[in-house]
Amino acid sequence: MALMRTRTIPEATVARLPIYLRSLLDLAENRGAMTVSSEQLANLAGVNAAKVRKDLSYLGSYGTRGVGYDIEYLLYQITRELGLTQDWPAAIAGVGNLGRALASYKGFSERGFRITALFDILDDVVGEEVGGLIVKHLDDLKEAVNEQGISIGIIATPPMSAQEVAERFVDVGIKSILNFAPSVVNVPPDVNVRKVDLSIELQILSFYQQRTQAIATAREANRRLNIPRPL
Amino acid sequence: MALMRTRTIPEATVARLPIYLRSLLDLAENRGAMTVSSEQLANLAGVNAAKVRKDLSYLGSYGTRGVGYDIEYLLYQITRELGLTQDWPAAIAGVGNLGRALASYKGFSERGFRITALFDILDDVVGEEVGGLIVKHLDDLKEAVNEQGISIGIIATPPMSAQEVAERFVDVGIKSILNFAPSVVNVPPDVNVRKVDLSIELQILSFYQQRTQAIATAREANRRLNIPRPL
DNA sequence: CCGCCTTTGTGATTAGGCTCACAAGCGCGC
DNA sequence: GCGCGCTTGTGAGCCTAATCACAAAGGCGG
Repeated sequence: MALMRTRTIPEATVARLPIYLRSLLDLAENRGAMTVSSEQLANLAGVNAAKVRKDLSYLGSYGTRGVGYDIEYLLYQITRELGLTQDWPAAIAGVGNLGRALASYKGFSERGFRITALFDILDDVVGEEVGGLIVKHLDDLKEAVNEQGISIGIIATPPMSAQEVAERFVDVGIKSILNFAPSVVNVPPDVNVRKVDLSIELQILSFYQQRTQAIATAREANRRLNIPRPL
Repeated sequence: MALMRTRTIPEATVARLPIYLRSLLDLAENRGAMTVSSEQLANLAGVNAAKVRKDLSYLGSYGTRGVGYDIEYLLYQITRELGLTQDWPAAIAGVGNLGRALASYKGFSERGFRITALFDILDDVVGEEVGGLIVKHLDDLKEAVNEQGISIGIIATPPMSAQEVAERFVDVGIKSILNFAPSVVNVPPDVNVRKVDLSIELQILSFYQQRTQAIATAREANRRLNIPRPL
């Protein structure tokens, strides 16, 4: 460790830091623990201990051998590394079912993300109040972004509109986009898009489920044919 | 290719098949195309062409050199591979903001996933009608699962209840779980859990955004100190 | 203050995916 | 029926991430 000046945290590690953060918060708030071993943290986060240690080592090695990690300090380190010491106002475009749910989703505010503006283009939605905010027309995006310092754009529109919304976000200088629409959006390389596709997850589940069912069916067929199952 | 009897499709490929599926449907329905090259499909799916070809080769090589892939046939193959030729009735546990949005989310039904039952434990929610379904008490899970052949369980509860709901799902024989609660759930190894954590995605965006801002700030600081920027 | 027990930090190894590059194959026009 | 241009299928190499295994380090009891 010592001079871990290679300030490149692997992507896979970055994706796990929020899970550690959540586990640590749980430990600190609900169980009043002071320290945690990589083994414990691994159990809570659903990964293995070696991975936890390696991941944390990228932050610079804050553990004590024979004891574990100081929870408070670790919380501080991860929070800082993830950039959660400052807040990132976010805007949602598309106030349909999903947009509304996201606007009222408590998980965001609990984790320091404030939704500060909602946008749509339909006349019967613009002006409506949702989750304490008045829905604005997408044409007023730039103004709101400048006023509120919005840095994250959330796309919750139908797939057809996703690309256009993404371009509008990019135009007003937003560099981080979370896309819930089931479509691919193209953006310049300096813009970061993450996507959450609800039905893709179900399709992946379907694949694995179908696979295990197919195996069961094959076994059954073998059994009926009186072919002894290989080991 | 030929004897691609190794019926092991890499996980990464499985995760992309739904994206190809979506792109192909778009091509077939909206543009009436008959064939597609790996290059085109790659553009639509936001990946590179070699990856498309390698992925499709795991299905057994259905392309024609010099021409491309027959869209109809490819659709059939992917649909079958993903197990989407049969339908997978799904149940949602937890009818809060998120559960309601998911229950009315059209993306599911459009892709062949029917939500056939909603469950909660709160008296003021049980009995309510949401998205055309009457919310049942979680105690009636087994009955509904047996009657409707439910094979996928969706957790949309607060994090505290997620583990308990997961166990109930497992008890009634559900092998595929989609977890929207921000918490890790432990299940037996033959049960497949996928998780969607909305705020983790934002936290990951925050990491990369903070990183680029930090770089910008450092540049700015250097500029002010009149230190010439390297390169 | 010494030795034992626990737990970290990390080099080495293995596995999995991605990308490249190109030969092989196919259709089409002449 | 032949050659040319296009596109696939895939081996090879590379890179990232996961896992393993163990020496190093700290704390604590006696």
